[in-house]
Amino acid sequence: MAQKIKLSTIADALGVSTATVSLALRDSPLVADETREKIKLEARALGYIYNRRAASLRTSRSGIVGVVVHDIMNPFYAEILRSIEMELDRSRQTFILSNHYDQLEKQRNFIDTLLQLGADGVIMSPAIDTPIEDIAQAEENGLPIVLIARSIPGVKAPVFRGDDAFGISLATNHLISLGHKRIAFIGGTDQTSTGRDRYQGYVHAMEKAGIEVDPELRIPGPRTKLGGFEASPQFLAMKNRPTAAVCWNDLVAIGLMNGIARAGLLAGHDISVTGYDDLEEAEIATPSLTTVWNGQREVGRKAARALLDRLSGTPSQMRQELIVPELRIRQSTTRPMKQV
Amino acid sequence: MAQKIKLSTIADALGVSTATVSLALRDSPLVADETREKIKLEARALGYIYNRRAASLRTSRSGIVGVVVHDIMNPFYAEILRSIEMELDRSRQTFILSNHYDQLEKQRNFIDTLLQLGADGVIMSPAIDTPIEDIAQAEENGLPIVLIARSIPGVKAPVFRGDDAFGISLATNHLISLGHKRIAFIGGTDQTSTGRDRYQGYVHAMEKAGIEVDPELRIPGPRTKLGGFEASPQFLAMKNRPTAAVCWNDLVAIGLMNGIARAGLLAGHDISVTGYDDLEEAEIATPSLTTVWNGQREVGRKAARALLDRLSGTPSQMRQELIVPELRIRQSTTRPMKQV
DNA sequence: TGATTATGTTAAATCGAATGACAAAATCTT
DNA sequence: AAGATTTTGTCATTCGATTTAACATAATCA
Repeated sequence: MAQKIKLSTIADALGVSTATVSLALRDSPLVADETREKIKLEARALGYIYNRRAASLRTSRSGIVGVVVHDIMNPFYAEILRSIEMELDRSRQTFILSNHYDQLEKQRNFIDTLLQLGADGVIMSPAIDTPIEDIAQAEENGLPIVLIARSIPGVKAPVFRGDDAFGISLATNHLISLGHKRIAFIGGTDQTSTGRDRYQGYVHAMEKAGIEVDPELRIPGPRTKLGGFEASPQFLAMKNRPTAAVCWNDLVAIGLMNGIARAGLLAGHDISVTGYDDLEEAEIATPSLTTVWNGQREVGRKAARALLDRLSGTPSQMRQELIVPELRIRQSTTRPMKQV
Repeated sequence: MAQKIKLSTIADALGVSTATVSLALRDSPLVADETREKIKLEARALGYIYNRRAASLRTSRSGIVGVVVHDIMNPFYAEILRSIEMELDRSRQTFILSNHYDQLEKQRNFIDTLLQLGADGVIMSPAIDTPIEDIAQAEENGLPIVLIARSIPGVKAPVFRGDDAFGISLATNHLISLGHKRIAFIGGTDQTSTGRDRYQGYVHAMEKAGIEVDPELRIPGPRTKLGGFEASPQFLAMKNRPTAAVCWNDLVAIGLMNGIARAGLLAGHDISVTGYDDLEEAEIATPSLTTVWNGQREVGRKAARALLDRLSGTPSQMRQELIVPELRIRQSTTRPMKQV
């Protein structure tokens, strides 16, 4: 490996000072055009590599942004990540990614790493039971936080997410208006704000329509395809089997539909199914999935913007924002079969 | 925000030197046990945060590893990433992730960023047409590289990937042994080593069985569900329609099966379909997908190990490694229908 | 001509931790 | 008890870039 090229290497080669080189490379108006050009040329010729660690030690800006989500393998988060990436790219920030798999321990480790690296900020979807102090403490140590997808009661950080209660009520009402009365709620947990909101949305919609909510109709579980798939036997075996299912998300819905198909029944005909998120896959699924668009792109984009604004000192007025979900009706929902 | 706590803050508080504090916190045997304990306690009490930038400026080890793949939203890469993550976690390295979407430009930018940050190494699945010089140059600048999934002809860096030609021949032979003769090859491109290997594997298997290879049976395309889905009309409209399809990967296969279902036909009955990768989803799909296990987990794990070994100076003998794929027979492949 | 302003450049002081070279104190030899 | 050895701890410098006050020099003005 060639010896390290640094500012002083360039400075010596040209007989100027490192100060001039530093200023020139960063396009400071303090340097004469001619000098600047000469320096830039020489830098390129020598194969100079800017040392961010050294710079950030001095400036205390690292150009690093952390992103933490539950699981990047989940397409819902993956879509959010992509839009965050696009936004950050534009501003020359690098991002460091981590999953927390809902383990507080992992999340704390990651935040600690970010602090050590002097990260400029974090975008995170907090793990279950994240205490509000964790957020406050990070902020105190100079790490601004923006939350996505999930909120924490009483938190002061900006939050960007979909209006889950409203979104689920859209799906539930749609099924009710088709004539369904026995509607199951499949997948998910009560431990996140998202979870509580979604179940509440379902309960409210049912109650408003004068339909009694039967707690047995709720099958909690993992928010994955496998989760939906594995819930299907229990679902199909219910006494007085439901004619429809509101699923936690598209993954669960697709898993459930696959399970239904395995049993020789047809989703969208024998049983109506709704998803949530409107992943790219919802349209391709067979039958195509009725679902609720949840604005993942928006969430990612806005969260990234909010953070960048904050970093650049622009006081962002966007503190909290609920993205308004929209129903996407496709083939997985139809009127209930005659009998029953 | 409280004022910064640094080594000297602790040192002053206890009346020792920063050198002692530095050594104590890193468990150096040069410090007396009693002193060490006192220092650690004080550090915790003050809420000291280790400044990695400062340290790495001095030590030129950053604890950062870069990971570049085509697209983290692709479950194939996501599974690799997860195993890399597990491995790196263990060694307290932080990883920075980036997609290159097969754009050389993006890839170069990312490598540049890693150099600036003083990353310790990179694990990458190179973008299409990555010149061998790009790899060499990074290495010259002190950035060790380990390749995964794709290789580059003549490259000197370690490479970990599946034996694609062999894997596809497993799938193809399986279909041939079931009695299929007209077998299409759906999805993918010729521009990667993976692409060439996979198509070659198919061609060889066909030729070996004495079946003529009809170039029309190849439908290249995106390696996604949507790609498979959108290839289905063309596939179904072929004159003398094939009775089976070897798909580039599971995503394409599942997309194709969905397309087939839309047309009122049944994969695994009317048309046999094979995938590649054996994603978690392959088992859940309806019909469950016959596919080829490609050792994603292995690839990620071994690549991470190889890099870590290299970083720690352990001379790793693992330079190149082809993981041997295995056929997983499920319900999407059956004997061809009588007629035709 | 001397005073004032504009324009370029630089010396020197950081940022926070790591470390090789030393020094002082404590313990051991013989 | 003098010298050798070990234990424990400190000093001073280094890593590479940023930044600001200070300093030349040239240009403009009265």
